[in-house]
Amino acid sequence: MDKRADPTSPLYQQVHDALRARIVSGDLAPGVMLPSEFDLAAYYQVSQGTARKALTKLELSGLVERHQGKGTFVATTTDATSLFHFFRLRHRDGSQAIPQPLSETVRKRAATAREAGALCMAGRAPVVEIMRVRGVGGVTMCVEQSVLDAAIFPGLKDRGTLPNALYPLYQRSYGVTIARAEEQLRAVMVPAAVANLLTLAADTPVMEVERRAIGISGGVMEFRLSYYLTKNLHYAVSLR
Amino acid sequence: MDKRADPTSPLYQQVHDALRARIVSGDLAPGVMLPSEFDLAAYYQVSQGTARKALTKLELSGLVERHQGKGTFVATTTDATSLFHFFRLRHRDGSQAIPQPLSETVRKRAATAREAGALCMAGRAPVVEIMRVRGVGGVTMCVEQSVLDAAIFPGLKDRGTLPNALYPLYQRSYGVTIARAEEQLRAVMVPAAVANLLTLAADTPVMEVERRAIGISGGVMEFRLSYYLTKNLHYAVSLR
DNA sequence: ATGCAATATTCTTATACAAGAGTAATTGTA
DNA sequence: TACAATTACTCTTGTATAAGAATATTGCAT
Repeated sequence: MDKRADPTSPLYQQVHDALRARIVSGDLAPGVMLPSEFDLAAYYQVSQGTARKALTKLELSGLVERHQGKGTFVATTTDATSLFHFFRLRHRDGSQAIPQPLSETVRKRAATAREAGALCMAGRAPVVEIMRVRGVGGVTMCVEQSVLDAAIFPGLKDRGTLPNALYPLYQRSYGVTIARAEEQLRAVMVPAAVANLLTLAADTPVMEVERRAIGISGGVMEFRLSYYLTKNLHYAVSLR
Repeated sequence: MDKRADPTSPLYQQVHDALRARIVSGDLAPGVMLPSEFDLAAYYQVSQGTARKALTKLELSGLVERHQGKGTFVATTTDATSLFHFFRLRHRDGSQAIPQPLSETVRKRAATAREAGALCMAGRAPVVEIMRVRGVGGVTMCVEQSVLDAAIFPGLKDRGTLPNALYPLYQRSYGVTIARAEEQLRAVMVPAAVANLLTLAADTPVMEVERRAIGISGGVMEFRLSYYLTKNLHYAVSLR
């Protein structure tokens, strides 16, 4: 295998692509330190500045973290960053609301047509479903159903209680790094099943959130359907 | 006035800050071409590469656009970018839904306490209120109430019919460039007044969106309250 | 244990050259 | 002479490299 592909593009782009491929493939695992700028330069036969420019681009896309005097490291999905990026629920005063899981059931079943489509799986292939009820200060606030390809997450249903933030678990235990997510929001009347779990009146409006979590290689790794009670909380969005 | 402030920070940062200040102040208006990298380098007594790094940082923050061979230009708020960035409504298939204004009323009145707080104005100071009903394909889909500080937007209420995208108008006619916006989303039962305008049943759930549009200097320039009917549309969010 | 020097890392700045875009001059042709 | 095509030039940003500064860690002597 060649060190660099596509000799027509700029050198820094070639180095960037090569490093990105190593990170996406798992060859460079989250948390490990990359070779220094000079080592990379020597290996790829470019100057330190060019290797540096490739690293800067990786940093901008969030794939690596750099610390002067220490080194460059493959970014890790920590609980803190995961909650900050993917948990958009806020209190009235704008502070972050972190609903704790109140109950949880994990089971394995066949995928529905919709789930199979979203996850790019064969129809009726096995999936793992994580159903959770979460609450803030003991008051139930949301129901959350996460669906995963069972082939990618083996043994997930026998792990016992799962952590509050799932994405760090995906990364540590299954090598799946979630890079970003796309959500679709709708205001709907609470479905009967959800109303039961949250003990709500049948005519309560709730926010339906359909999330597709996308890995660094670009595939949809998780399909999540959530219902939030936005009586005392709201969903915060930053546009820019 | 000095060319550069804070001599402790890196040179490129000083140049960046100086240029940013000129853009924020309106000295460099949207659309105008900046001096070339070499001219900036000569003026600020740095190398071309350093001036270039400052421009790169401005580009990353979206304040300028660069074109090889042509020059660097202060970013303009076009209808296209405005709609793309600040209009998150999508059809079922994911394509962008662009609701057209169906009716519009503009009036001047005293600010409510909440509006005055959001816009950092004195209580009961005059504001301009733009109330619109919008629809997709003739079907009413949302009600939108934008509130502005009348002192910053003089004569706005006598301009006749306003364009679909308001932010390019703010920029062109009032020198107010919207850099970003913060939104708060809630699922609520449709308020009576809104139900009337949209001809909805009283027990329809709708999405309430409270937006604060923030200018490049950091102040809240517009306070907007919208209600969306998310029966056939949804609000799309990208997390990363 | 503490302070200090050595070392390894990223960060900053500068310089040289390449490439894209527009413009004016030049040239060829009718 | 009029006009169009081409050429050459100049201005712009983009790419690559090198050298020194700033920062963090480590090991060693005290």
